[in-house]
Amino acid sequence: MARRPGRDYGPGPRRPWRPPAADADTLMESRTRPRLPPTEAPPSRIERLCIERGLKMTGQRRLIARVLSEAEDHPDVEDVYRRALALDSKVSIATVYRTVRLLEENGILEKRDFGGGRARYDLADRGHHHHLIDVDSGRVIEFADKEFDALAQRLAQRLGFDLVGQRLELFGRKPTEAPRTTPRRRAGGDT
Amino acid sequence: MARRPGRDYGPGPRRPWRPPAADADTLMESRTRPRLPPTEAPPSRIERLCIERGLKMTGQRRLIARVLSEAEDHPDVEDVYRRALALDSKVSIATVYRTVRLLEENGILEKRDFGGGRARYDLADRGHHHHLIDVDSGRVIEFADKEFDALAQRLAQRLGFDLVGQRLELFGRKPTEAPRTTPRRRAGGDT
DNA sequence: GTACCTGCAAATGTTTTGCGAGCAT
DNA sequence: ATGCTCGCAAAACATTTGCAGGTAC
Repeated sequence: MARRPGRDYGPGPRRPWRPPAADADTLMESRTRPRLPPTEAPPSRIERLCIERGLKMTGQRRLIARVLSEAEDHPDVEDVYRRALALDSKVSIATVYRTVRLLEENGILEKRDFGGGRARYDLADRGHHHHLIDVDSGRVIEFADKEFDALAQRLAQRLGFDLVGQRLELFGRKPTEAPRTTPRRRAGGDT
Repeated sequence: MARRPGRDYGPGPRRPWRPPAADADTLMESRTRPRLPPTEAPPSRIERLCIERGLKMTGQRRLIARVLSEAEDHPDVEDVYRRALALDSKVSIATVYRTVRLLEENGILEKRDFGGGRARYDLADRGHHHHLIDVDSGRVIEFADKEFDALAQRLAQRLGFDLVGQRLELFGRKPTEAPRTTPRRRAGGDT
């Protein structure tokens, strides 16, 4: 990695620009919507949950809550940050981190780790589900399966434990598709 | 570090998830080896694998290979580093990182992520298995299950994918025992 | 008014890397 | 020989935090 001697611990450039395919999800939330001043928009789903829990609602939190409520994928903090910026005012990434953590601590978000070093977030009330990650595109597909849940229960039992949580991720590849294109890193094409 | 949306840097993205290698062999190596001086000790299991693959064997690599071969848990880099230091000479943690990555790239180790921010490593030829984590003690129990493997296969198929990898982790708690809130986090109580 | 928020920059913790020196093949 | 390795320190990054000024309630 390039490294300039004499360069002090400067402003850390963050992540490289995402490949174009990342826009698949940007699309869904950039849909035309009247640009209302933040205060006039109807409360997002997450905002309602926050109020229920007595969290102080500031402009930034409302904004982040909106972005997360509208996301249908599993955005990382950077994604949330970018979408928030695009949507409206200026937020600091530190605030995004803080808010996302707050929401997680309040059971509103769930933190996921699909590898790749960044945490990704998911609305908690979407219900119990698992993920299949397309290793070629990075796309994430959600699914649920009763049979698996029962099996997990049984497995834990067999080992002498009560099941209190589980994590199942499948990694797959589309069979007939051209297999050889550049294996895309964990880019954004997530659903 | 402050972040600015304006700039980007080169090769940021890490390697995409690498499907875990499956293997048949399941015999767990027991640590019943005589403690000989490092240079005279018989080649560890990992060392043999390295030689097979034509990797250059240095003193440090032999040492790290030995530590990993003898480990029956899922050590993180720090653990490997400490054990290597205790066992013999001075290694740099950078070398541990480099070696562990080399071994992973050569299919000898598998990288695991049980949360907690540190990667943990596991001999690849221990065979295909999953983990149950005792949430009270942090202990990790390995298990394998044919029925699950078949189910995973079927689930992927149903979603239109070929299964190339999977990750299953169960989190459990001992039922009858007093649910004592033992300090869990990385205390080393790992199996 | 007061306790909590925010933005900024600096700090953290983990992992990677440039560099010159050293070692395996 | 010579190309791969090593140790060291610094870089790279994702994430957290201290602080001073603002804001929700």
